[in-house]
Amino acid sequence: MIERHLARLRLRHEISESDVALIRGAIAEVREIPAGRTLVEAGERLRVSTLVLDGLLCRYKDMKDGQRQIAELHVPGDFADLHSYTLKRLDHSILTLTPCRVAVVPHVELARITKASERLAYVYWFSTNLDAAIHREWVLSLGRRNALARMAALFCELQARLQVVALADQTGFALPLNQTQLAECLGLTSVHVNRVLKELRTRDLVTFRGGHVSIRDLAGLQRVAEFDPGYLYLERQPAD
Amino acid sequence: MIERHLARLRLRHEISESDVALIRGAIAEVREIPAGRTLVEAGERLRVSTLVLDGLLCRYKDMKDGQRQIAELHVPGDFADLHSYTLKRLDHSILTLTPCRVAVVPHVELARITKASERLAYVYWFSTNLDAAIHREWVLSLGRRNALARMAALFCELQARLQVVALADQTGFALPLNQTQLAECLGLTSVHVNRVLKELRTRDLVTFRGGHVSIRDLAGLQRVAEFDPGYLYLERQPAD
DNA sequence: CGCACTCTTGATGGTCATCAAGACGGGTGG
DNA sequence: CCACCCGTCTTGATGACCATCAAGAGTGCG
Repeated sequence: MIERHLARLRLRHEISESDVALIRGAIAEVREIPAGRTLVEAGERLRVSTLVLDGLLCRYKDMKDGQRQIAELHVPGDFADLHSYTLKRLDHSILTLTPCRVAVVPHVELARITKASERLAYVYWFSTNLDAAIHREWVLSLGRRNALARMAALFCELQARLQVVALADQTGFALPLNQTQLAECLGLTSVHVNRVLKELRTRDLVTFRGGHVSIRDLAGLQRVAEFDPGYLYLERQPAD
Repeated sequence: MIERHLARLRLRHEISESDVALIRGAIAEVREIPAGRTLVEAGERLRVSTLVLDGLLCRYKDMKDGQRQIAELHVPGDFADLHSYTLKRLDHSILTLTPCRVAVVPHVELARITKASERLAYVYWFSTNLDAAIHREWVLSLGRRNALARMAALFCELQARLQVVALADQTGFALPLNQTQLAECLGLTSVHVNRVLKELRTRDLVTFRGGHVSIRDLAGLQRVAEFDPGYLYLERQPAD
C-alpha cells in the first residue's frame, strides 16, 4: 500500500524494516477522495498529515480577485502536508486534482514514530526540505524562465519525480490536468499555455493531449528548460 | 550574541534555558565576512550550517545566461542554511549582501543537540518549514502579483521579519541593497525596479533611498501588496 | 440532443524588458 | 583640492512577451 512512499524514501535513504513497520503503524485510515475536493483550507488547525497513495494533489494560494497560484504538485508517494506537523496550520490550501487515495497519518503518530526512530525523524525532515527545494526551483522558473521554458521545466520535473515511483518513463507519463491548472502552476493564463503547448508540439519536443504527456525528445526538452535535476536530490544521500 | 536568534525562536516557541545552553554549545566559531562573498556554492558538500548574527544574506540560483534569481533573504537571527543539515549539499548558492557576522554550527553539533532535545529538533524542523512557507509566498508573488505589488509585498515581509528582531518598526528599516539586487528578488530588471520605486514614492506609500526603507503608509502598502502575514507564522505556536 | 467544459485561434493592448544615454555621488589619486 | 572614475540611479524610446477579450470548435455527459 505504501510501496510508492517507500520507493521514494529508499531512493535517497536506507530505511530499515523496523522503520517501515513504524510508518505502517502510523496510518490511521485510508480514504478515497473525489477530484476537486479541498482537503485542507489555508489557516485551519490540522491534526493529521496526508500521504498520497494514488492521484494528484496540489498546494495553492489565491489572490483576492480569484487568481490562483499552485505552489507544488504532489504525486503518489509524497506527503502532501507533512509540514503541518510542525506548522499546525498551513499558509496554503490543498486540493485534489484527480480522484485520490490517501493515507491519513495523525500528528500524534508522527510524534510517536519520530521519537521512536531518529532515522525517521531525519528522513522526514529531509522530505520537507525537499519540498522547499522544489519551491525554490519554481521561484526560479517564475522569476527568470519564459513561458516555454517554464512549461518544459515542469514537464521535466514531473517526469523525474514520477519515474521514481514507476509512473513515468523516458517516453512520457499520465498528467490528468487541464490547461487552466497548468497555467495555475506556471503563473500564466490558460490561453497562453495553449499556445506554448502548441509550440512544444511544433518543435517536436513534447505532446500534451488527453491528460497524457508524450515526450518526443527528452534531452531537447531539458535543454529548453535548462533542467538540472540536482534540486530533486535523486541520488542516495551520504550516510554521514 | 545569539539574542536575535532566540528572539526569533521564542516568538513562536517556548525555549528552555537548557535548550539555550545546547544552542550556545553548538557554535564552533564566529566569523566576520565581507559583503559580496559566496559563502556556499550550489552543490558543494556541507558540514556546517550558518546562523546570521548581523548583516544580510541571500539564497540564489543563476541561469546560464547570467540572470540571477534570489529565492530568500536572510536577516539576523535566521539560519541561512539549516536545511543543509539534511540535504548535505544545496541546490542554490548563498551570498553575503552586506558585511556579516555569522555563527558556524557544525552538522555534528546539530545532530548532537537535536538528539539531546526533542524540542529543539522540533523547533528547527519548524524553522525550515517556515523557510518553505516564505518560498511559497514568493512563488505567489512571482506568479500572480504585478511589479508594484511584488515590491510592496517584499517590503511588508521584511518589515515584519525585521521587527521580530528589533531591526524595524512601523516607520521603516535599513535595507542596504541596490536596485539590481531588489530586481533579483522580484524577477524584474533594475530599470523596472527603479520605476516601481518611483511609483511607490509618488503614491506616498514608501520611500527607498540610501539603503533605507521609509514607510509612509504601512496599511496602504499592505493593501497594495494584499499582504497577509499568516505565512510568517508570527504567533505563538500551540503547545499541543 | 443540448449543455457545459475545455480547447483553439485571432485581434488588440498592457506590462515589463531592452537599449541607450545622461546624472549623481562617493572614493581615489595626481 | 579637484579631476576623474566607477557604480548606481534615472529617464526616454522602442519592442517582446504575455494578458485580455472574443468567438467558434471539439468532446463528454446527462
